[in-house]
Parts: sequence; structure tokens; C-alpha cells
Amino acid sequence: MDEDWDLFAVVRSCQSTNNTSTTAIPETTTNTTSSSLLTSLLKEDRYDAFSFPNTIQPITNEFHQLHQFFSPFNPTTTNATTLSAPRINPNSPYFAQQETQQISDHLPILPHFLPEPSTPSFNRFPDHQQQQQNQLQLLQKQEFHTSQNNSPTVSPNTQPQTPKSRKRKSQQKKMVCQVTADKLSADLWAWRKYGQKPIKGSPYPRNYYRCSSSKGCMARKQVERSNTETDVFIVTYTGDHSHPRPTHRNSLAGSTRSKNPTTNPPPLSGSLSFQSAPFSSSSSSSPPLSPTSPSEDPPEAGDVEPDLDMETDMDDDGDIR
DNA sequence: CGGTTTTGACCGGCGC
DNA sequence: GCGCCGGTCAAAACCG
Repeated sequence: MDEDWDLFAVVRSCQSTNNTSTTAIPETTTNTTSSSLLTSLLKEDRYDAFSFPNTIQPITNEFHQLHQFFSPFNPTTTNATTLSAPRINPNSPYFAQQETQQISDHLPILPHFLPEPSTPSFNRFPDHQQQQQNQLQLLQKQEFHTSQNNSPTVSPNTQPQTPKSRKRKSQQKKMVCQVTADKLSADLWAWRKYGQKPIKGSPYPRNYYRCSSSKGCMARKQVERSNTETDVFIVTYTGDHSHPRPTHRNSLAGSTRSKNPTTNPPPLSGSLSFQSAPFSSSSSSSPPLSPTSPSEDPPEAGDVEPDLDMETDMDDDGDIR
């Protein structure tokens, strides 16, 4: 059931917006670069950005499956098992036993590519297949690069577990996706914000999140608003989840705070308290970072997405910790 | 009480 | 080597 809603949620998410794109980029060329890369490669994306966790490698290794998946794509009949893209770090103790479940649990919405960001080519079925294939190949090349630069057999989570000895930034695998503000919350993982930084060249700050489901989890997430499309957010995932995806949201405490009404718009859906705000817009503290009116700040991730039935997943406390 | 966000400081990668 | 910049830390405040 969980996988159902999850799947559908994301599918719907991507469908309804046609504004979500995902890709794995080899380097930390971040937004500007990645953004353009993204926009040029994949715009209409079916890949579940939020399930990204350990997908970079999988994506690389299983492009043929992606391709396979693309052809008969049908959101309602998508067979999760057709895509064996592990979300869990294969090295994770969970992997072996959870793989199957994870696969279905996190079945990513596969990338659906758009030729151009500005091109509202939401014609996501038919003859995009060829195009998609081409773009896939393109991506594949890039991924291949990444894979070669990094240990091919090791998933991104091989990055240092010790904060002090961070892996070279340029060697960290990243998964970048673009989502609309109202879809940011379609992320079932529990994220905890641990930082925010103004990014040079971008009027918007970048928010940093880490997975809070498990203490050892190295999964990271960065969220920032696109400077070209203000209603689009660039979400960058790094690292692997070292645990199964939580079936429930962890903790509620503090997560629904709206202590800063000027920056955190009132929740659209108060029940969605599970998750950190991808864009808490604490930019209040850094006014210059919010060039546009504060009201334009994206809503809290957990505050939007009223149509994703998130509530159904929040009956209990986290099962990870 | 246990979780989150906020935010300034710090650290390290990278380009020059 | 130096400085810029991005990513992370950690303490304090906040929230349910």
C-alpha cells in the first residue's frame, strides 16, 4: 500500500507538474551548471527525485531497464519490480533483506526528458521515446564518467563517513532534480535541515538537509530555488540512505514549526508535519537572499502537497531509530 | 523531552 | 600560498 501511494504520489507529482526533472551529475557543478544540464537533458522527468537515495549508481547500471521502463510507461500500471534500482546502499546491512521491498517502495519515477526547459513539451508519451533514448545515452555517458571516476562497485555512500575527511566535492555523486514548490513534499524521507548558505550568483539561498531517519545515514539533500524559474526548486541529493525508507514519518516535534511566519508561510496542510522544509526560507535572516517578495518563498515541504495523501503514512512514529 | 530550525563560525576544496 | 566559496558543525531557540 505504501508503495502504492508513494508511487502514485510521485507519479502524480511528476505528471501534474511535468516540471520535475532528475539527473545524476558527475560533479559538483551545482546549480548553474547542473541546472542547465538538467534543463537541457531532462525536464519532464519520471524519476522519483525523492527516492534518489542510492539511485545514482543504479541509474547508471540499469539504464537499459530505464529504457525498458520508459516505453510502456503508464503511471497507473507501472510495475515497480521492473526497475531494480536499489535505493539502499548495497553495502548496507539492510540491503540484502530490504532490496526487494525497497525497490518497490521507492520505485523511482523514471526520468522523462524534455528537450528544453522552456519548452512545455509535456507530451510525455509517444515519440519522445527516441529522444529519451538519446538523452539517456547522453546521461549514460555522463554517468559512466562518474562511475569511472569513482569506484564502480561502490555506491555513493562510500563517501567518508567521517565529516572531517570529506570526499572531494568533485567526486561526490549527485542527483539533481527540479521540482515545483508544491511537489517538494513528496519526499517520504525525513530530512533535517542543518544549514543554509547564500550561493554566489544566485539570489536564493541553498538549504542543506540530512536524513534524520537514521543517525548514520549519509544521505544529504540540498534545496534551492531556481533563479530562472522561480517556481522551480533544484533539489540535489547526495549520498546513500543506509537504511530502509521509513514507512512513517519520524518525529513531529519541531517539524511543523511556523515560528517565523514571515518566512514560513502558514501550512497548507498542517498534517504534513513529517518533514523538514526544503526551503524554509529562513532567508528572512538573510534578506538579500530573498530578492523577491518574502511571500514568494516556497512553502514548507511538509506544508504543501495536500493531494499526496501523506497523512496516510503518518500513523506511527519512525521505525528506524 | 525529543525532535526540529536557525544561524554564525569553522573547515576544506578548488581556482588563481 | 592565498582567498573565495560551498558544505558542515553546533549551540541556542523553538515546537508539539
